[in-house]
Order: sequence, then structure tokens, then C-alpha cells
Amino acid sequence: MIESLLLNLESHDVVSEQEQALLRSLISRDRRFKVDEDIVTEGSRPGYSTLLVDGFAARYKFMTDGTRQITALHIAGDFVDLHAFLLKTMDHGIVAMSPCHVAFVEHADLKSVSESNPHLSRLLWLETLIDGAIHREWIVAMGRRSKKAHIAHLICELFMRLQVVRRTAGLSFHFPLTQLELADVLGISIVHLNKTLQVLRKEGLLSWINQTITILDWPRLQTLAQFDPTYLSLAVEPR
Amino acid sequence: MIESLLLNLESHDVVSEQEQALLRSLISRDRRFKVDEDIVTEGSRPGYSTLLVDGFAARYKFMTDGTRQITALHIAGDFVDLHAFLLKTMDHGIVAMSPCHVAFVEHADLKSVSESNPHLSRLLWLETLIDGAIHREWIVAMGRRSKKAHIAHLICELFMRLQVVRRTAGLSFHFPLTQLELADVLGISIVHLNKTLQVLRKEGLLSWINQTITILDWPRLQTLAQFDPTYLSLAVEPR
DNA sequence: CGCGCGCTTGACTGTGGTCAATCGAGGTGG
DNA sequence: CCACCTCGATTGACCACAGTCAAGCGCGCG
Repeated sequence: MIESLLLNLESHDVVSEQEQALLRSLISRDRRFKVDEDIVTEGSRPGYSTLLVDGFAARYKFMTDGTRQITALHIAGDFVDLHAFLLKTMDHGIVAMSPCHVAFVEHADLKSVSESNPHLSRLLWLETLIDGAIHREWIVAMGRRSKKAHIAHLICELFMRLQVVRRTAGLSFHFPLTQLELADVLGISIVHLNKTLQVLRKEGLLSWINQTITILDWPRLQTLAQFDPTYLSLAVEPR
Repeated sequence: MIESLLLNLESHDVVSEQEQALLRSLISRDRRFKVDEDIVTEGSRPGYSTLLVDGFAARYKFMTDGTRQITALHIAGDFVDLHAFLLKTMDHGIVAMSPCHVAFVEHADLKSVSESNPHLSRLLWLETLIDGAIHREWIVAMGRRSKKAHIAHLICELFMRLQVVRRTAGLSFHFPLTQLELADVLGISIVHLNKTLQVLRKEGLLSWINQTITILDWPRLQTLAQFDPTYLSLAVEPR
């Protein structure tokens, strides 16, 4: 159940056998969610945090005019709303973008981990810090990158993150979002997204067929996106 | 030196006398920075974290074409780059937007806090989670709010945050950024920022004179911004 | 008094949004 | 097996918001 989470954590630091066992013991139950089903609802005060075992999920916020902005994409191995452990009230919702397998960890158990295992606590803290670093990168992309570069950057990021949890095959990965959903990630209209995608395809940078994205020219895509993976902290060192 | 930090922490949970003393003892030294001086440089691996005692600072990233995006604004009492404690390598720079008084805390000392005082550790963790929540709100603002509403939202947020650390006077607060810098926060051009500010002024929502912003119509500003302070977690409860 | 920085304004341009129609694949009922 | 329906992808026409360029203003400082 926690294999992907371990791959995730182990991309940043060593996780002892004991810590792995402790993590395993934290799971209180698990559940499957259908596409478009809310995993956590805005405004709720859950007594547990959710760990994404498999699938794609998104944090989102609706505006009063009915438009939606997705503020984060989560993949297998992400401790999706570890935040709620300390933030208490959800200021946004989390929705399944594909069929999702989710495991639950009680906040009370997270609290006792924080009391008894400082190293593991720091690793969990780190996960939330990386979420923050990703947020900052998205802010940069939204503010100062062209839409074309913004899309390219997102593809680069997803590819690197999926690689960590072994969800890539060569330069391809499964990507279950619709164009409308991707537009909500990028903060642009679906029409403009579609037209920009045409350009990326025409230039031979990527293909997106049948829920599968393939990077056709990684160096050029990375250059276009000005992608620098430093912010993902993919280095194993003591934390 | 840590009065503002305490006000900050105490807006989320009770901080014991002992914890206050511990925090005080963490400061290893302090320094003043001039406007436009880098407090932390991109790519560095500092062995300490910086606490903003007084002033305004900004996280930023430069694009290859020379444009800049500011990803966060920090005010007195913010534990500015607590992140570096676990992220290790700075993926962005931090610059003084006004004369800044900064205190330093060694990472080694933060580590021992994380080993010995779980509750204080959780409070520090919470500070970084709130940073993340603010980032998400900025993403929403950049993606789905009009520029007018985006500015309004930022003013609402700054006002509430400054109120916590007693840096407001009525509905006014000191705001030392230039329009160019504010444009880099919002991810828009200075010309468009200027024109949008005219509208906000003309509509009697706010004034900005002499580095002082005054909110002239708080209810209408809040409505325009669709501002909901939930994400700032301004509730005292056990964490 | 002149210079420079930050603010303001106008003219022009282009990126990206809205509206609306069409296409195409997969699913369902007759 | 086929007609029909629905959802997502695609395209074109049109338009508005926001960017660029460039000039002018006004205050503070040397």
C-alpha cells in the first residue's frame, strides 16, 4: 500500500526498516474513489489525512462565477492532505481525476509519530515543503512564462515526479486528465489550451494520444520550459 | 527580537513560556539589510534559516529574459526560509524590499528542536504549511481572478497578516514596494498595474500614497476579491 | 537647478478569451 | 446491426484584456 510513498521519501533520504514498518502501521483503512468524486471536501475538518496509493488527484478551488482553478496535481505516493493534520480546516477540495486508491491515516497517529520519531516527522514535513516549492514554480509559470512554456514546464515536472514512483515507460506516461481539466490547472481557457497543444505537437515536442503523453524531444522541451528540477529536491541526503 | 514571530505563532496555538524561551535562545545572530540586498541567494545552501524581525522581503525567481516573478511576500514575524532547513538547496532568492532586520537560526539548532520539542516543531511546520496555503491562494488569483480582483485580494491578505503582527493602524498599513515590484508580485506589466490601480482608487476602494495603503471600503474590497481568510488559519487551537 | 527614479498616460499591438459550430469515438437502445 | 446520443477534441470568427513602446510628469536629492 505504501510502496510509492516509500519511493517518494527514499528519493530524498534514507528510510530505515523500522520507519517503513511504522509508516505501514499508520494506515487505518483504504478506499477507492471514482472519477470526479471528492476525496476531501472544502470546508471540512477531517480527522485523518489521505495518502494517494494510485491514481491522479487534484486540489481545486471554485470561484463564485463557476470557474475552477486547480492548485496542485497529486500522483501515486503523494501524501495528499498531510496539510490537514495541522491546518485543521480544508480551505479547498481534493477530487479524483482518475479512479483513485486512497489510504487513510488518523491525525492522532500522525501526532504520535511527531512525538516519537523526529526523523520521520522531518521527512513528512519535507514532503509538504516540496509541495510548497512546486506551488512556487507554478506561480512563476503562471506569471512569467508563455502559455506554451507553461504547458511544457508542467509536462517536465510530471514526468520527473512520475519517474520517481515508477509510473513512466521510456518517455511516456499515463495522463488521464481531459483538456478542460488541464486548462483548469494552467488557468487558461480550453480553446487556447487546445490551440497551444497543436503548436507543441506540430513542433514535434510531444504527443498526447489516448491518455498517454509521450515526450518526443526532451532537451528541446526542457529548454522551452526553462525547466530546472532543483525545486523537486531529488537528492538523497540526511534531512 | 522574536516578538512578531510569537504574535504569529500565538495566532494559531498557545506557546508556553518555556517554548518562548527556547525560541529566544535559538537566535545565533542578527543583521540589517539594505533595500534590494539579497538576504539569501538562489542556489546557495545556507546552514541557517532567517527570521524576519522587521521589514518587507520577497522570494523571487528570474527568468532568462530578465523578467522576475515574486512568489511570496514576507513581513515581520515570518520565519522566511525555514524551508532551507530541510530543502537544503535554495531554488530561489530572497531579497529585502525595505530595510530589513533579520535574525539567524542555525539548522543544527532547528534539528535539535525537532528532536526535543514536538509541539514547537509542529508549530514551525504549520508556519510553512500556511506559506503553502498562501501560495495556493496566489495560484487561484493568478489563474482565475481578474487583475483588479487579484490586487484587491493581495491587499486583503497583507492587511490581515500585518494585523496579526500589529503593523496596521486602523485600515492603513505601510507598504514600501514600488509599482514595478508589485507588478512582479502579480505577474503583470507595470503599465497595466498602474491603470488597474487607478480604477481601484477611482472606485473609492483604496488609496496608496507615500508608501501607505489605506483600505477605504473594506466590505466592498473583500467582496471584489472574493476574500475568505480561512487559508490563513487564524484560529487558536491545539496543533 | 538639473538629474534620476518612480509614476502616469496614450497609441498601438497581440495574446488569449468567448461564442458557436463541427467532428469523432464510444456507448446504448431499438 | 444501425441510429442516436453524449462527451471530449477541434476549429473559426470575433473581440477584449493586457503587453510594449514611448513620451511626459513630479518629487526628492546632490
